[in-house]
Amino acid sequence: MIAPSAHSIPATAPSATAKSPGPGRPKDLGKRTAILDVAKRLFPIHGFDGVSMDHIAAEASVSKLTVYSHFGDKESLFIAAIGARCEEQLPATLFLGDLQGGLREQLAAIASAFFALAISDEAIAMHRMMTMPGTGDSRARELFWQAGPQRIKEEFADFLRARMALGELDVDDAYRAASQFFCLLKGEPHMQLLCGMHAHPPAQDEIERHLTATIDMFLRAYARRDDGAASV
Amino acid sequence: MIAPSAHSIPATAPSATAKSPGPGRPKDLGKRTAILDVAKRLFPIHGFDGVSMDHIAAEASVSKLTVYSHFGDKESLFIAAIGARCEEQLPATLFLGDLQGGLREQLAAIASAFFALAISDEAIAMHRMMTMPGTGDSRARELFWQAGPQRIKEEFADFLRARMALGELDVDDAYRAASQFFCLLKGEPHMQLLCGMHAHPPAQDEIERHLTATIDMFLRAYARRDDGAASV
DNA sequence: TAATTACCGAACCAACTAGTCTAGTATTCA
DNA sequence: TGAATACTAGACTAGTTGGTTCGGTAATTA
Repeated sequence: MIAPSAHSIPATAPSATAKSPGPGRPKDLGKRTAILDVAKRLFPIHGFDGVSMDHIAAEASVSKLTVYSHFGDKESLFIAAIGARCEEQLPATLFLGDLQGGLREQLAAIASAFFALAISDEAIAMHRMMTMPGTGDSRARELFWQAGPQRIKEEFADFLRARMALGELDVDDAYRAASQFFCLLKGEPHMQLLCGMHAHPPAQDEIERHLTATIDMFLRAYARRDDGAASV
Repeated sequence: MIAPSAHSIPATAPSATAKSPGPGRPKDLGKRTAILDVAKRLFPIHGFDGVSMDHIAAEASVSKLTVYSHFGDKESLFIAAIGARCEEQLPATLFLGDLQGGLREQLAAIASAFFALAISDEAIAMHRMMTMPGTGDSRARELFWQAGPQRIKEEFADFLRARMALGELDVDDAYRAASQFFCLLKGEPHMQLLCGMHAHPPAQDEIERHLTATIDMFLRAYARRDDGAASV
């Protein structure tokens, strides 16, 4: 709604002439996307207070008044940037493919994909900004929550239900189990990155151990036990 | 080192005359603690950039120059405030008592105590500040991490090892299991509070369900299975 | 052509920031 | 008493912020 799918518009189109809205010169949509791109890039890194409108204008090679002309005030620009970023970041996480393959292998694939996303610089920056108080109102937060964690959990809960129907899992509340899974998955490494404990992401073998341990615990708790396998 | 255990000093002592350090008028330690108290209260809420030295001085009913006289510059005051706050917040979390009582009951008691601490306003504020980038150097962060999460996990890992020795648990890596336990425990409610999704803490019965579900999962994964009980 | 609107650079505003300095006053030790 | 220090209020520097306003120019439609 807010972000007009900016990426489908050639960024430097001089004047696309939206739809002849009136007599005057039309707004240059290329400039609008340029501004939004800068905002999407800078806000997650430096936070709401860490980015000035002058800086955005300069970075977008645009007059400050143009920024205000397109986006009213700073808060509106912030909301628009967050919304756009959420929308374009999330599609990368549609990791649920078919139900082929063993349960453990598929869990491992999902875990690996999600963890890589969760510890990416972008996600860490986004998380930091979302948990920061005082950045405007709560619209951006709810937007993020709905488009982000909420959506992923529900998709994964659907996956769990499908596996339950196959008799592979023994879960009471699929949504809660999904929540637990992702919570375990982020775990201590995510928290440490969030706190900036070490600038570089953890070593690859530590990541492997973490993912394996997570899936182990999840399956120990929820894998159907009658099968005898459990494959601990 | 930084925080001179401010609480052992009567807060409003007009002039305790530290130890006759010289000819001149001694520093008023009451003012120092007043400043530090304000800093401890405001920094976690508003962050490093969100609190001005003028504001601290005014709130402490003290001249700004006095603030600079006691704490050099803003960053030093920040570090001192964080250090003091960590020290006074942590002792409240020494929840590990004896090994009497059933495993499940003791886990429930620990879970309840930790969760209450984790969702307290202070802890949320502290967490927010720790994950905020650009707040001076990383000394405050490491201070917090060592005195906080690290310490709790190691104490709980010791508890798990004791229970393993009693044959009640089947855990490979006690520290990792401890990390998983607290991670599950914070879970979605903590994350939602962190994001400011709802101003008020979740309802009591939802908390109960969350705690129960967490312990259920933990025990399903790690309780010794041979007992037949498992008490799902 | 004329009206209308979008842009630009730059000045401008009021408010805030960290930190310094100047007075003058109060408190302490020698 | 005299020297030294702590404290006060307030001015000050030098800078940044979000946001507005002012001329002048460019693009578009009627």
